[in-house]
Amino acid sequence: MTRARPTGDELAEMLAALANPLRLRIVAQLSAGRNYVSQLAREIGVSRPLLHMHLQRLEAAGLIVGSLELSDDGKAMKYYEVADFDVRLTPAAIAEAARSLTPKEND
Amino acid sequence: MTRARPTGDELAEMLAALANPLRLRIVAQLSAGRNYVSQLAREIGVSRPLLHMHLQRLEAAGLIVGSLELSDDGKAMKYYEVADFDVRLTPAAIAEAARSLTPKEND
DNA sequence: TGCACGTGTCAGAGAAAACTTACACATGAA
DNA sequence: TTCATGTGTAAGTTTTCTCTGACACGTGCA
Repeated sequence: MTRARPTGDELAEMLAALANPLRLRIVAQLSAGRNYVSQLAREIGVSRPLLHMHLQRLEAAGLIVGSLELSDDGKAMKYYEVADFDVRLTPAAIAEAARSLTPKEND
Repeated sequence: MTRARPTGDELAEMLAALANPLRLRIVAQLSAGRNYVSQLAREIGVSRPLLHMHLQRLEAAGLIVGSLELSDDGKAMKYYEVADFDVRLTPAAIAEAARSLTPKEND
């Protein structure tokens, strides 16, 4: 990441991914260091399936990155870490990004 | 506006307000110049009640500002313009903002 | 009086998001 | 074998968001 001018659709997806208190907390927690799903769920105080859903949303937006690793005792651990994104939100930046929005989103 | 460090809740509201293609378009359109509701609805191609709803969401987040004015021919016109916000979205900024999030949002 | 233009709001449908509960599988250790 | 740990996912509920289609009010002008 570390992209100055995301596409309109990309920006919309990033904003949608961050527009949730729990997901903000997740990004905050991960920016303190990488972590695996179950442990992260315990630290934040959320059920694992719920966390799993939010992690997917954040990863789809490119805000975090996950990797499956094998621990010493043979367990498959899914580690997540933050991507180093940097987006500036100003009226001008939004006007610029809006030009590359998929028209109408439906038809 | 033009605030470097919004509260966690403020940031969440701003992000939620911008996390919608139509609202991005509205901000983009308004950053080209102030406008009144009916005209804006025509330019963007949206029904007036729908636009009204989105404008309220944007104004509640502090991203746009509305003012009721009387036109020359006596009509009450509601003009909107963009606030000059400037928010930087990075993992560190989110970690910082997340500390001031209302805990749990519910109980 | 009636039309055209502006404002606002309410009720309900439809769709999407958030969340819970329950299930599946795998491994190492007791 | 059973338990504790890790993974994922599917079904169903509740809540929130989005959008439409009325309806209300106001003014100036033909």
